[in-house]
Amino acid sequence: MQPDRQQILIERLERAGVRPSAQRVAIADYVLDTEDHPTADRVWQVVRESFPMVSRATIYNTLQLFAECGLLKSLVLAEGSVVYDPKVEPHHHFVDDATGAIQDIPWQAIRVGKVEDLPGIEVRDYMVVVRGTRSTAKRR
Amino acid sequence: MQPDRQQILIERLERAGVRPSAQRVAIADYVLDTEDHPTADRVWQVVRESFPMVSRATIYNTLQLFAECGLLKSLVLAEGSVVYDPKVEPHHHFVDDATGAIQDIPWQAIRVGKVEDLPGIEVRDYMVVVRGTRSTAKRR
DNA sequence: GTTCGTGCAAACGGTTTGCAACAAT
DNA sequence: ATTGTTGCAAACCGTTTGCACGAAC
Repeated sequence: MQPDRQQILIERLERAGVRPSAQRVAIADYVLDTEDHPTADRVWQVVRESFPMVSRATIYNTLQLFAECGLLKSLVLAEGSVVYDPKVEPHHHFVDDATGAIQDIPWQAIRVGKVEDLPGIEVRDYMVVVRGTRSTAKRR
Repeated sequence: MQPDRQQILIERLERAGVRPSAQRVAIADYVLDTEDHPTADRVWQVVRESFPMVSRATIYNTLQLFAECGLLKSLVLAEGSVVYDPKVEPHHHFVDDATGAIQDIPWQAIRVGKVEDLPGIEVRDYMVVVRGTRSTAKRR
């Protein structure tokens, strides 16, 4: 990791109120800048390449911490595991039935109406979850 | 359970291609006619009241079977457990942040546009997932 | 008598927790 | 000194699986 990138990550963590330990910076280096929607275990695998000493517990603690601080959102889109998404602005998700891969869908790509009007509900957040397969035909 | 209700359930299972064992009928009695969105364990608790002998394995097997036959849909809306929904037509869901309770939102209550137009995606299914709290104010 | 369904208990996999060592302030 | 962070291992919990018994055709 270049020193300037490291510095940027450290500042980002500090701005979020997180003390920038070496482990946290290493985790941030991967997870705050990916479109993979990784599971905790995937984060562990990747971070271990550059930081072989991290324990699973630290990964779990850190991801939870990042989520609480708004650096990440945790998503439950499939059975058996939570995935993390560094894109914290509202957006939708596509889940590939065949592979389980998760892909962001831009907020503007789907018009959703009337959600705020639901009676008896104080809406905090909403998203469209689309399931299907990548079409072999008109792949761009 | 009244005999006529039992007969209706048996026919419903047979129509779906499921052999109507006593256990399956007891499970169907609860899970095909609830708005609870129960977990497997909740189903076990409820079914045991009328059928104390059922094993957890049978519950899991049966719920999976029902889902495969289209009698149920399985949903993953929160971490750590799958819930089952006998309403198999398209609809949306609201998840209460405070209690975890899940509530159906009618399909027509939210207009969703353009989902079928997503490039490179063969859409099988989609839903809006709304998260928030039940508003104390205008509860009807 | 072969297939299907059930119950039990053990296994499994993702996640959490308790605790002791250590680092930062 | 106090507080926060890490690593390890064990615990936890929802779910799955292997297997033997029993029921249904």
